[in-house]
Amino acid sequence: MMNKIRTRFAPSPTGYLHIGGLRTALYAFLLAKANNGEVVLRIEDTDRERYVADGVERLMSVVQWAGIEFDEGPNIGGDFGPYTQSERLDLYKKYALELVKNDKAYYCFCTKDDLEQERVGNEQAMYSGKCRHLSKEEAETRVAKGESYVIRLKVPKGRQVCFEDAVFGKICFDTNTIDDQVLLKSDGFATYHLAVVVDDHLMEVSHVVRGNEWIPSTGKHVLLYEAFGWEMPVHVHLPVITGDDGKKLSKRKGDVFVEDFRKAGYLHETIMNFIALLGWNPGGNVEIMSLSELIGAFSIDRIKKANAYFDREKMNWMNKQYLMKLSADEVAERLDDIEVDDKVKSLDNEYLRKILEVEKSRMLVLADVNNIGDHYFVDPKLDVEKLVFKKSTRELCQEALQNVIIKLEAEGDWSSAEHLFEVLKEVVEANVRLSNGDVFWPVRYALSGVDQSPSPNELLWVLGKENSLRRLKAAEQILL
RNA sequence: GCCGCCAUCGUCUAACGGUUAGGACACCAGAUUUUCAAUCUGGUAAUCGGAGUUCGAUUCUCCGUGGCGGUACCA
Repeated sequence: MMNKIRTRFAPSPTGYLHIGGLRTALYAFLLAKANNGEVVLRIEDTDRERYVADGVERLMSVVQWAGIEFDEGPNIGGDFGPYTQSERLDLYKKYALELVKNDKAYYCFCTKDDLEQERVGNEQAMYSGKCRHLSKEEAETRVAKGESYVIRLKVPKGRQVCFEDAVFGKICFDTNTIDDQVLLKSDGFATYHLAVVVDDHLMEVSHVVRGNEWIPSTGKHVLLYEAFGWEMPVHVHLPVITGDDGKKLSKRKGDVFVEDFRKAGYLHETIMNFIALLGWNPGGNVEIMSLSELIGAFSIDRIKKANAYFDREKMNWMNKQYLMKLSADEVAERLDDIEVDDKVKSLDNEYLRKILEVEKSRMLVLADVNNIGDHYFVDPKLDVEKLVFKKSTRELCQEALQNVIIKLEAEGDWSSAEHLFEVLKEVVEANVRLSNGDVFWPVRYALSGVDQSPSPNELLWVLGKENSLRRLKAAEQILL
């Protein structure tokens, strides 16, 4: 049998988590969990210039909100730590020196300025390899003297490096097109290339799941695995999620960071379900899938190769599906994820719960709670023209309202919108002159004062007997 | 420039040599109906172009085109 599957999510804490990053995390998680494996969280903070102080905390909280659980990582623990690369510097240095010793890598004393000079007139020029030919004695003397250096990989010339990608198949590169990669920077930090190879090996990662922008770098990584004499993990490169211009998701439109979606009121179920289906599908026609259903269905061979546009319209639809499935209480709880207006916050809990009950099927995102009509807060201003149903008359309208008021004053059961529907229906049936429209329309308008709103029986239920009757009587008044 | 990857409705995608090229979002029309939402029914809409291989190509090969990515002491 196969060894245990171990995947990892290895983000750089350089800011908020990108929606593409979350999908990478999701696939790594799904691949592991679909196979009884483990997922490791590893923080790749080797770029000190882009380091963001609370990046790690923010990242972990949003990933946790989304529902991904890691088996190992910083703050979680595990047998393969530390899980933060800045705490593994000695390790990288040790392995880099091992490569130097075995003639697989070399010290380079070229400064950034030197390299810039080399590139003058040819932006894409590769490193000249000047220091590659320095004698070991000279290099070591200069290191001993304290000269600043980096360690570069001695890329073998004139051959092919290949690997078998689990999604893209066999991919090869000519080593002549690969630069002598810097492995250890002059500040003592490893570059991504060294750190990722060392860590994935030491942490016994079986499957490297990452975006396909890493494919060109994988040739370098193959060379490193060879130089160390290590077995290479399976590589699973993922198609990229792009914006509607075909390029990266646009920050301007606010559709980049997971936090933004959360604040806009997209449910975590929606986000996970939606991004899972961007580049992968379960094969059938089922689209609404919970996290555990995704785990049950996930397989690498159904990951597709082409990049996917991020279609907000479809995500809106999906969010609505999930929103409608939630109870009013559940929707109320989810309101913690967004910024709720003071006006709404001031509402009584029971009252808000009722509003959510009737409004949730009309909401696209949680933030729509801030757009509920004024009629939930104050009695509406009514327009006589609108009060009368368009297929009705003023006289019938008046008659309908009178009948409704009499009926409702006597009604004791206001416990459900369904029952109140029956009550209104009885008013219609008790009077041959009245149609549904003659009754339902003016009641709804009298209660809401707007062209579009939930049904009259729903509004009655939400507003309650006292408020409803006051509004109905006010409507009756303006007809006189 | 060089290297690599990709290519089915507007979008997400199914079809792993033989289908009237299927589903979903969006859109349009109808039904329901007291408005909106929801729901139901129907409709418009796609294999980038050109060669080959094959009895037969969305599917395999090559060329072209287009898109994307890489080419850093960033990840």
